[in-house]
Amino acid sequence: MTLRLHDTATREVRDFVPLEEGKVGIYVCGLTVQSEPHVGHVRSAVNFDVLRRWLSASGYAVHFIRNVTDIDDKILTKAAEQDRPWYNLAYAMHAELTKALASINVLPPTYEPGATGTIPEMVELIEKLIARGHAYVGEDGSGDVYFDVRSWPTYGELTRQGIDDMEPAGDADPRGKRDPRDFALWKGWKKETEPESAAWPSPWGPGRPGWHIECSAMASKYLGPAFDIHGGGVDLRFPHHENEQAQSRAAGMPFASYWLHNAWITTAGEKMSKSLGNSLLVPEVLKRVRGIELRFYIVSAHYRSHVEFSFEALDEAAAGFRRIENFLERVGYASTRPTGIEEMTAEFVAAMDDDLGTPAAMAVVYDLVRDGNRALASDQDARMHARHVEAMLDVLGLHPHDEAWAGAGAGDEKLTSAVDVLITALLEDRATARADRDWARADAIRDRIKAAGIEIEDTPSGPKWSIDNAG
RNA sequence: GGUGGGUUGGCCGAGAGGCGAGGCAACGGACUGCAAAUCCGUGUACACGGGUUCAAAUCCCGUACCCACCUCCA
Repeated sequence: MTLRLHDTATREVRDFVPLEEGKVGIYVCGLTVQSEPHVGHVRSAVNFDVLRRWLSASGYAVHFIRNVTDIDDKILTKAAEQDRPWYNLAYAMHAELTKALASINVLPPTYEPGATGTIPEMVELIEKLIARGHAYVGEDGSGDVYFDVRSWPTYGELTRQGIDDMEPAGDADPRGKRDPRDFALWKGWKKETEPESAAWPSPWGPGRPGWHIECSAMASKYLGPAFDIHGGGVDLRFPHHENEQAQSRAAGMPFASYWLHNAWITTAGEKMSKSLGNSLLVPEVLKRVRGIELRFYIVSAHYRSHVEFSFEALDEAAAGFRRIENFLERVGYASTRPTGIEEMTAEFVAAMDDDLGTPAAMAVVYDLVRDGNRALASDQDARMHARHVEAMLDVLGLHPHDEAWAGAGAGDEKLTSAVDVLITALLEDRATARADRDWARADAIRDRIKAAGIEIEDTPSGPKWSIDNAG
């Protein structure tokens, strides 16, 4: 069984064949660091993190590049509104992003280049495009450089659109463009409105890069002129990815072999209002559920399916995930964490190989949990079930004992051991009451503990307590 | 106008010609002092109208509604 992936360029699921055996190069468009990341932003990161982990588990050496756009119109506008330097805003938001991704166990990429660190490569690429007759300097003296879409016969091929069918941008600044669909490779510095710190020297005068050129430059710098997979959100297909491909190929690079796009996550059928928008910021959501539960919610849906975000669905997912955790708690975790495809069931591997079928893969996990629980109920050994479950959760970035979750939420060890002492004392009182068959007193103790947000579970080996996450 | 996607049980969410993915919730049962956890059981779901087929949620034609992108966007 080989991995099959849905390629946007061909609109079909096809066998994944790497350019070089045993190795995979992936480039994912990260975020423009202009505001705090919300749930929608991190979905993309989680989806591609799963891809990356699955490729690693399948035996590939993965080179994973995810960029950040740290200079653009929006950053300049927002920074000006907040009366702070643009680079300070970008830097601070980049830190927020890193924190948010770490809180849901997204592995750091091999490298995370920023646009501002790749400007010489972009200038070089633009010069090549001008030399080849695919780009021109704006004739209005603005210092802008544009890509000439009419000069590239296959422009529009990624999204199957003809140039003449495209709606000309109504609000685009036409400064010196030959065709309204031409896009900026380089934006000349606007002295009156833009800070000098946002301009870099170039053969066309001071300025800053256009949005699309950065990814072409960064991808080829770190992955080479041809690489395996390019990913991003659906909204990036056009214009961003179309433009990236056009300019890269026009400069003589084959560029990406496969294009993967994750679907949107929206909020309860409404436009994101300010209050709802704020409540969807990652730290806000993590006040309600744990990071591992948020990640589970994202992973449970297929990456190409549109998800309608709701707190109800999030709570349901969290409740479902706790069932899996409970099973592992009951069996007891393996002393060393089981990893590797050989520890997973064939059904799980087949589901993942089929365009990362995480919903089907989760169904396999649930089936194993039920079988394991059943074995436990009849005093049979369920450790093998648990091994499979652990390995499968691990590759999805959902292993409860992953270091990534340590220190998050209720994980403070000193606090936990302090609570343990107190609860244990109360449980001893309850045990005494139960031995005396004083049910009223026993239940009163349990109710008091429950009121503090702690769930008591009587097991053959005595009562166990856990934080009631559903509360 | 162009391009792409969607509509599945109370809810979430897979599947893509033939045996009801899975989860959450609900109800009944087992276990329990009572619970919790767990297990067992309970559902005649595929927007609408036609068609193809021995067989359609799945393919074809049409209709309705929804969403995304068309130079700010994960």
